[in-house]
Amino acid sequence: MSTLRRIAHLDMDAFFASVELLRYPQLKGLPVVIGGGRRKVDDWLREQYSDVPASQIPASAFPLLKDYVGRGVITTATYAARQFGVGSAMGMMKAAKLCPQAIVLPVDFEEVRRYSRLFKSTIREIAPLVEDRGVDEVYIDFTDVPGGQRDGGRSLARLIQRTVFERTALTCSIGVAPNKLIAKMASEFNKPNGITVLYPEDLQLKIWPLAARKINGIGPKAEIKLAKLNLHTIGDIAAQELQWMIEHFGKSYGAWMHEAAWGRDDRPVVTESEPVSMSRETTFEHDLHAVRDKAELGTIFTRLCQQVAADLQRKGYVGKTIGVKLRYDDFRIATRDLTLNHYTADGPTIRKAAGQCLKRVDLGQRLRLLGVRVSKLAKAGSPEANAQSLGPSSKVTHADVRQSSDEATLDLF
DNA sequence: TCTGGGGTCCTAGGACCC
DNA sequence: TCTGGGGTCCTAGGACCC
Repeated sequence: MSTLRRIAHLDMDAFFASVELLRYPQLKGLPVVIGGGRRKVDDWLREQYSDVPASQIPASAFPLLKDYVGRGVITTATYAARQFGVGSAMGMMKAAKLCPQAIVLPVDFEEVRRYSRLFKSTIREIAPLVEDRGVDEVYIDFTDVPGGQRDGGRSLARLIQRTVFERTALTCSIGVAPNKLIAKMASEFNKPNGITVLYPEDLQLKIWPLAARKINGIGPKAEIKLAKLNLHTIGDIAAQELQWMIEHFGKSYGAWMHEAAWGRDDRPVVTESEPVSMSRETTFEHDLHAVRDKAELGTIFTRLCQQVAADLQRKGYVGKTIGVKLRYDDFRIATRDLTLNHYTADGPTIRKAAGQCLKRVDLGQRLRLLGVRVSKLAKAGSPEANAQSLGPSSKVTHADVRQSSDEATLDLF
């Protein structure tokens, strides 16, 4: 029997919320959303009920979405909350209108990471070729795993699903298909706690009727543009000539979309990768102005630099390009960066370079978010990390020209 | 009182080099 | 006179994903 390429996509069901429900089982079946995070809700809960185990705190004591104040979005909603139209990435205020009675909990990152490591190591014991796609998702190459071909991969998927549940008490959904693209869509077919197996011949019947947006890589902008061209489903895209797609979406994206619509994808499952950048950013409780809130901004700015430096050091990386990110009150984003002639993971050095960047950006408008990023990374102690670059030291010339033309540059930092 | 935080990849122009 | 061409790096912005 010939070997077929079998790729699985595994997605933990409502991961952040499910992890919270393990701590607070009394909330099972109730609408719960995870998000916001400014109010340390569960700290407060634990204070109020310090003498009571977490699982004994009455459900009626938990804070509700209708009482939520502040900025932020929903990270995860339980299936009970999704019944009301609440979903991830939705603003908390909008969600409160749809489901005011939902219970709000903040994310417990440590606990989430712990369960993330646990379910991934469980999978790796069964099938070694695993690609990380964030805390709650992985791709798994079933092709050469013993038993990975049986029932198109269904048996192995069942084994993984069952073992993950035994170890974590959490459920997941798995799609198995000829490639990552289709596997990713398949894992959504049967949620929660489902398994879907697809074969190449399922393309027309099961994939083409889906909305174009279901393709991983077609986002809100592309969806709008497709709709204007009267293309709504994946099948609509597949029906177009390749050349026509290229004319409308460019050589690269147009051709890729056409391939994707035909279910073609030969990307391998990548088990290891190096980080490209590390960053820290924060949205303020309320918009800040560079002049009036200078002190507060300065404090936040320094903290972000320290945090990103600490992240680099903890993970053993150094970086060469330092950048800032601003989001204005009107949601416009500006970025500036500067490449040093040496690698660094030093807080003050990062802060100084980021400060240079900040001088080149318009600070006349109120800010909503500030971020600091370090990119062009190298492993600390590696040969490149130790090498000083020759040639002209960091070119600020370009930047200096730019600076003089800015309307309201304020030398604040 | 809409719209988080941490990422990746792509495009595109100018500088600079051979 | 009539203006190469390929390659890399830097910077800024934008789409997209989890």
